[in-house]
Amino acid sequence: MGKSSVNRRVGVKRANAAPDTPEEKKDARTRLLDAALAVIRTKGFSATRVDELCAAAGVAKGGFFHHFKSKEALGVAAADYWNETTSSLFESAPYHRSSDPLTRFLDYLQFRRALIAGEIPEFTCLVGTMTQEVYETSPDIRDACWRSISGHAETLEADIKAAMKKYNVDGMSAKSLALYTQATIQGAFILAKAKDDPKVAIDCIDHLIRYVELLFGRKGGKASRK
Amino acid sequence: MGKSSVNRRVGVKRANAAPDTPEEKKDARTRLLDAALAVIRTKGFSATRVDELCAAAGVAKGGFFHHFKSKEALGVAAADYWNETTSSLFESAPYHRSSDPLTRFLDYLQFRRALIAGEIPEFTCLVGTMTQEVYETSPDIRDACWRSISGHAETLEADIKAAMKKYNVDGMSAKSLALYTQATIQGAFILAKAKDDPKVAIDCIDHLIRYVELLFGRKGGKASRK
DNA sequence: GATAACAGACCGACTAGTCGGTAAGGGTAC
DNA sequence: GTACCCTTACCGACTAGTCGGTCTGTTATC
Repeated sequence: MGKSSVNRRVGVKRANAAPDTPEEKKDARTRLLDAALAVIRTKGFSATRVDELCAAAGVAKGGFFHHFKSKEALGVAAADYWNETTSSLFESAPYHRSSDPLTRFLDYLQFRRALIAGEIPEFTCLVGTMTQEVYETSPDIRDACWRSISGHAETLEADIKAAMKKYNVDGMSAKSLALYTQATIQGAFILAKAKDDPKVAIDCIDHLIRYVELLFGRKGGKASRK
Repeated sequence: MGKSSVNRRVGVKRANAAPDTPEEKKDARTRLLDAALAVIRTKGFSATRVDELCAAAGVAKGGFFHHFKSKEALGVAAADYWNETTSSLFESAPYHRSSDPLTRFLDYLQFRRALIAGEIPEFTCLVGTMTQEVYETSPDIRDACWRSISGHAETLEADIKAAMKKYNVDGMSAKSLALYTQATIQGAFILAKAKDDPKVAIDCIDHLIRYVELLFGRKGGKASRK
């Protein structure tokens, strides 16, 4: 099945010469990376086959190894690509609007909560998944994953620091709280995967939100969140 | 290397006839499961090779498939075995001593905190790692992982429920808080792996402890934990 | 005509799983 | 008590198929 009809797009417009063409067809490298995000998030890095990515991207084996010198190099590139993709998503998200830093931070958490929808591979985290598999076997991928996680956490630090100052909260660092939010979100994804139910992840985000509210005294001492 | 000297334990005592013999040499199945815990925690399920487990356990290929009908079946058995192992660890742990349920719960969290020591594969969670890889490809393993996680969370529910009653905390379920602790711990492991530093995981547990303290009003409103 | 961007046949190492065999107990009939 | 047999545990060579990676084209663009 599907052997002769796969690559009948012979006259594909050289996309890189005119990247502004609004055609849906991106270049092979990008298509491979898009495929990598989808497949790796679904079945992990080790179980992802190069041939599978080629098929999904409509690229032949030679094309893959033209752009990536090895599967591991693709892993690094995928983590970086994920970093770019998510960065622009969060940059353009609406949670930066409020003038109050704590509200911005809480709105971020609400935004993360709202992202948990649809199928599990669609909202879970690529770099969290890859980290678990390769942290001992591929330092390059591991470091790329950490860059993505810690880099994202750093985008929260300014607001957290400002909120801590404004509401007189101390006893911890803004960086540590930012990382804690990421840990909790990653853990929430694991539970959702294990239970096969996104709801349990949402419950976790609600606890996280409650923690921040209690920490900054926005809600009364003895929780009462609905 | 190591081909002729592997199985020179010819006169191995029939272990199942007299399981009380204090010999260090367990039966092949147990040795395979022990090997599975170590190897899978280090490099994940997909990247773990059957031959590798056989070598680590000092068992031949045939022995492996005598005890497990497939690699996937081993995955299920490993999750169950992990469940048994950790259950007895936590049952015999000292955090059940206090007469106050909240103290017992907080002592549990301190116990989890104290477990984070040594090399990363030694304190991270098997079922959390496996879940990420196989949640879509192997429902059997995924379910076994969920049994382990949720089963462990359930051991906390009674104390949490009692503490909620005693300290008049509501607005959430004991079950959901128990699961939240597990999510956070799992997420803490991911950060530790990504950063290659257990310290970041300990910081996360400290936040979790602070959350519980705030929730139950054990510490003043505006955190001040050192 | 040089180069980048692929195509796709091919290779060799690897890998899950098979299969026929061996040996050690345990039951039991005598 | 021993001869017989069945079951369970385990061995290890073998296989059929898989997978990352290579190599030799081919085509379009500058």
